[in-house]
Amino acid sequence: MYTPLMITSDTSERLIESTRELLWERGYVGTSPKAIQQRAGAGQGSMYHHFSGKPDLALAAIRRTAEEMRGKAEEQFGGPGTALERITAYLRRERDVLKGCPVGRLTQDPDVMADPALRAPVDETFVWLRGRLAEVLAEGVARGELSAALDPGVAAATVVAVLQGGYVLARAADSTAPFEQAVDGVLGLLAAQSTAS
Amino acid sequence: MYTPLMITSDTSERLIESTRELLWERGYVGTSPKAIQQRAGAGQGSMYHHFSGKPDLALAAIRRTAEEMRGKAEEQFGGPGTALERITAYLRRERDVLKGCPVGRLTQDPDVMADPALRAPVDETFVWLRGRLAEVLAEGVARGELSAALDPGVAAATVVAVLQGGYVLARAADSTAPFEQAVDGVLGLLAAQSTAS
DNA sequence: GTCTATACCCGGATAGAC
DNA sequence: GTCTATCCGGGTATAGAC
Repeated sequence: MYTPLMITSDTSERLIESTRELLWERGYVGTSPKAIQQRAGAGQGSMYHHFSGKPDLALAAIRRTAEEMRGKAEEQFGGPGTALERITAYLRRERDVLKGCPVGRLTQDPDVMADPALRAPVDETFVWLRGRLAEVLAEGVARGELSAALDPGVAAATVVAVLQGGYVLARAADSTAPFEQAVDGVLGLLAAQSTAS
Repeated sequence: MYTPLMITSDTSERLIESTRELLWERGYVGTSPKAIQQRAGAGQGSMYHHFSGKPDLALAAIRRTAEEMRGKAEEQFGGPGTALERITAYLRRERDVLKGCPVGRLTQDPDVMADPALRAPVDETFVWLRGRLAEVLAEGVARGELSAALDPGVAAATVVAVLQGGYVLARAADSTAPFEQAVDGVLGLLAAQSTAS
């Protein structure tokens, strides 16, 4: 049986999970310690016993969310299929499109971006994501699946941007349709780079 | 000489401009009436004389920002050149990339999205933008500049998403580089749809 | 580890004088 | 139109009992 390396108390655990949810729904500025405590079913003293304050708790929450996001992405990147198939699987996998990206939304939070500790996991997540996608695309080129004219690093940035921007369009429209269109569009453009013909 | 149709007092004007700046920098939740007043050099009473409260002021600010955004985009869309040239001009025009999109960032503000009045201008802006870009792309197809295989509506969503997502990547990295990569990538993919060869 | 009490400032707004 | 006074609740935290 699997035993987690980091043992945290149940209360600490619930506090982190509540914070993750609230950061996703309302952002850092819009999330109060009181709201976190209430959702976690924990008292004031309990929270300040386990964490030094709001930034400390947010750090734990953001780190876990970032790690989860990388793990889920790797499920598609490391899966079977051609480069284009794996990228398609990634972009089309089930998502809470209308809730947006729990990491991407933090870039709009001035207090998160102003704190190097909170900012770091956000930065690292997107650096990793672009790099990993670039690897997948480079594999596709190396295997002759994709045109050698394709710059993997540049195309990777485009794919990630479509995803993040797709969330923005979906939230603005209160509909998943523009997200799906944006994804369809970039996949169509990439398919035109396919040498499979 | 040009005379604006809507005459507003100097104080009202400064309040709206301060609100526009703060909404851009800190979002709706992160912007307090007091901060608006201080930046505008106006007192409490003055603000509540001209506006009924924070939502009313935010509505004026958001409407103006949305209108400005459409106007600036139309400068490139309605300009000279092929469809691809106009889209390139739009995506590469000078921008405060690290500040992000003043309209797009509002989609992350739960209190804005929850208020139909505040939400409407945000929604309309992106509907307009996607529609206008689709027109430009459709012209390109009709003129034989672009492949008939290109779906203008779908590609338009992709282009807008790249822009919005590019802002996210730039803010995460604290660098304009990923924004520029994402833009280069989508322009390269669109160029491959060009029939100019 | 968790609870309650307390503190202090800020957010958002109203009231009424000038 | 603008100013000051005032209000009430919430945000964020500390202190100390249990």
